[in-house]
Amino acid sequence: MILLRKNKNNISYDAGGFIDNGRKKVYNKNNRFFRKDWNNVRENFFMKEMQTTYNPAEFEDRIYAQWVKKGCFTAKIDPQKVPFTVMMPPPNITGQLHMGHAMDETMQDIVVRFKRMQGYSVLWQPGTDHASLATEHKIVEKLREEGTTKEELGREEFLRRAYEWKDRYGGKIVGQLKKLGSSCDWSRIAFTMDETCSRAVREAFFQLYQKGLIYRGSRIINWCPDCKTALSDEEVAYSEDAGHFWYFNYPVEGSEEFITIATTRPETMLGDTAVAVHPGDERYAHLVGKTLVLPFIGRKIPVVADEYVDPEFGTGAVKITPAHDPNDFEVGLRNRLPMIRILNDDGTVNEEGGQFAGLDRYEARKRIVEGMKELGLLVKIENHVHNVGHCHRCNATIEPLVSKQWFVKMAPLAKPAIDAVVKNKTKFTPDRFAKIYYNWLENIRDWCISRQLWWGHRIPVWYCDDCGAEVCSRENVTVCPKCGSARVRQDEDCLDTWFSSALWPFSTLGWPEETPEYRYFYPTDVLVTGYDIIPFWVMRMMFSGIRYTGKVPFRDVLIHGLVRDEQGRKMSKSLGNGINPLEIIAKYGADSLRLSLVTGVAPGNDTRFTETKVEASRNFINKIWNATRFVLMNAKGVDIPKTIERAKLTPADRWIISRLMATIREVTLSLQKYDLGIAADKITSFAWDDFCDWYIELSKPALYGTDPERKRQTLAVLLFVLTDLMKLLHPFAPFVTEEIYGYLPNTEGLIITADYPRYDPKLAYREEAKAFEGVIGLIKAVRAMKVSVNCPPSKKVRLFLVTEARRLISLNRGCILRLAGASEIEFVESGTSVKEKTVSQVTDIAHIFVPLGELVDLDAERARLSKELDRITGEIARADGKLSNQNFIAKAPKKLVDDEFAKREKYLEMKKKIEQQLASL
RNA sequence: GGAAGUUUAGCUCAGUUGGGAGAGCACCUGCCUUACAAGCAGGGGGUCAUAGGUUCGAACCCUAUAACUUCCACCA
Repeated sequence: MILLRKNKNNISYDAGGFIDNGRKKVYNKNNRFFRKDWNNVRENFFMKEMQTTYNPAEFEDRIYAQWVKKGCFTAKIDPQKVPFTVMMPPPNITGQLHMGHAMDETMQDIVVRFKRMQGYSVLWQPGTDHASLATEHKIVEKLREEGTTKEELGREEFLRRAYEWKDRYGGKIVGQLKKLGSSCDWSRIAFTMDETCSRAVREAFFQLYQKGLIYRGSRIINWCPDCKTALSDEEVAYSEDAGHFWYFNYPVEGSEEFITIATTRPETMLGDTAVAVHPGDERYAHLVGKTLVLPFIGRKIPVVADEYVDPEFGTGAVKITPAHDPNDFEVGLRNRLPMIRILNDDGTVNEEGGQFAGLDRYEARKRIVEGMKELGLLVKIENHVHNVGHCHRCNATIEPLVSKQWFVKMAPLAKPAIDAVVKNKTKFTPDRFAKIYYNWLENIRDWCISRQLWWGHRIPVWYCDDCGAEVCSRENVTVCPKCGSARVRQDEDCLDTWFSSALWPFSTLGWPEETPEYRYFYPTDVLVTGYDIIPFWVMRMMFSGIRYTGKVPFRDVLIHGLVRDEQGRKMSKSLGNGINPLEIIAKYGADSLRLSLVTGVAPGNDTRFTETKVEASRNFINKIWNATRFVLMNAKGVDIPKTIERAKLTPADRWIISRLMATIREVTLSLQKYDLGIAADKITSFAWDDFCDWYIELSKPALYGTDPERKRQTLAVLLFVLTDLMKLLHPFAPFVTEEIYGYLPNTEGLIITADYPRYDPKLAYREEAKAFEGVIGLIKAVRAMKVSVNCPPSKKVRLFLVTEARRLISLNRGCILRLAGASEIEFVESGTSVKEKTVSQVTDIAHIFVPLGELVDLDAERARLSKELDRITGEIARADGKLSNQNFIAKAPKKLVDDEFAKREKYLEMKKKIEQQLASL
């Protein structure tokens, strides 16, 4: 015995195939449904029956393999079709995909599958990113564990290791993407360091260099002493750290006077080259131009006046360290101060630090404070919380320092990128993210692109050791073009990883070559990504795309939020709260995971991941699965018409088809607007509420009845609706819909390449559907009445109806009997009293009387009717309130006013009936 | 200091150009109704953060306030 399932109410055991949902049931060998043969495509899989519960593990991998084998994901240049291109944000090869990736990929796959079914020629370009710093950091860490360093290994061996790493993790990521069901074109998989991308990087660098938009210079940059590389502004994360404010006295030369400065980084005093005060500050006016003697070092530094100083803050006197602070750097330039760098690349004090040389920066800080105290120059120490920059890779505290690096001049690139969004050439969804994008680009500073790393695109600049020439070239340089010397060497540094990612939308298509792919698929249609990488990537693709190709790289940017944990915290390694998508897939299936990641999520908003949500999605899919089983079970041996005959449709048929059409229209519109959550919601409620809970039940009288033609027609409708439902659901739940599609009669090929359902106005049946809602209301009313008097659901009751809708009710007699749990329906004239004790209820189309004999508690019935009367009276009051307002009558749309009058009439009528009934009790 | 977001049922969240407040989960009642207990039927539960304003009409638009979140900048 195997424990199958445990829930609140029961525990089920596998009793050798005799068990079904806790009920003992003999397995019926005749109840088998056979999957049609997919033109011999599905080898090893003939004549398989549907299992009683949805079991994704049984088919997901097989179906994915079939898609790949049939080339369903392969992009084709087809002049007859409109291209639709999506560039997958290439995941870093640093590790595995997390829930955020799963959501990102799911959203892309939904859009891509939708468009593919709509007949576009789709390219979804997959790939991975070498993630220069992130990967190098990981490998360096690993080497440290092995007791070695990258320097010991040497550049060549290090790179070999890095490629090994890439193969390993890149492969893992591809596996994960496949498990998720991503329908990207694997034949085109790219890597940001492959040949094509590398050529694009060189071309881009070369072009900017030629135009003077790339330059090399000594500027203040963010230095990570741990990774030993420069970082861009975007790669620094600030956090409020508890620190101190140290007040130091600097002696004035040739006087007993001191000037008191405050600092949060005492060690930087070793590089001080001035003290600045505000020009208007009277306290210090007499000291401006005087000289101070820097303690420990003995350097003579001036007191300068500079507008930068805020006299209100601290002591109003600021120590100026031009080599280690961006603001001081500016002050230094203005006042022509020397720049003295006091830190080595690893964060230790260099030879400029005198007695502190060689010490780590924090040890130096400690010693300096002690030293100042001994010298009697320490005034006081205050607690101070301030923002400290950290390396977003290793979290080490960033040191701003002057260094010779390569920069991209941003102003000329940013302007067109802003304009493109202003002019709507690229649209953000939701549009509020455009503001964030503007905010970044408008305040952007030059982009530091050089990294002191080995893993990445090496800067395509060579230096001649003989003539000193600097040469930027697309091709490797072995001989100096200026002097012919062979003593040329390439710049040691690598490019920021985002320099190559920025080219992704066109480098993957072969740019700078005008390949057919580039011509056909570029510019791309939509970029799907999280708001957290707008500054890193979206904005850089924008200005790069515009610069190099003259076109915006994508028309739409669909921004989503972060996937958080159950408590709303960011999923992170350090918190250990991350959930591996693969584990969820193993437990619930990829479709369940995908659905749970998009339902109830609004564009751009963060979402919490809960397993309960996945479970709910899984339950929904199981529902669909069983609905299919129901249809197939009844379809067995029946020759189902390939098309539905409109003339033969019953009111219930028309109602469900009408609902289907409405759903098709709404879902299509929602998907076009990238409202994936709304689309999923519409599909779910149509499938569950309309199709399963109502139409399947409504179909049973016909299916179990004696009219074979009626049965055939009903099956045709069931199949028609189910097939379209599967198509609507396919982008969201690709695996199970493909699996089910394989079982459905009258379908061909694969659902992935099937046509997306179209709204057909001939099948809208608005009026008929509305009328049928009356029948549904009637059934619901009878059910509710039975419950309210504790009548067992299984007990069949007789219905006496006073109604003007006799024809409608007669047409649906079988359905009403079955669904309402009734034994007969009898029409009575208004005013005739039923001889037995009855309960009654008024609906839109009928006044219902149900004789329930001794079950009727007169007092309870009176109470119930009174309550109902109150409700109706309230409704009338509401309508009266509106209708007595002349402004409403005059200004509201006519339809609304008419509707309100009609409602009032209806409620007045209902009220009359209830009052009569109350009086008769 | 600047910007963006959030505030709706016990919980997590939807709410599509302003026109009678929704879902999932949880809860209550009753059901083994031959597709499905991963289910079915019925039900309870909300001053839509607060205060103003615009409007015939506001969860939705405007203004202010409060709380929370995030991003950017930053005074050494």
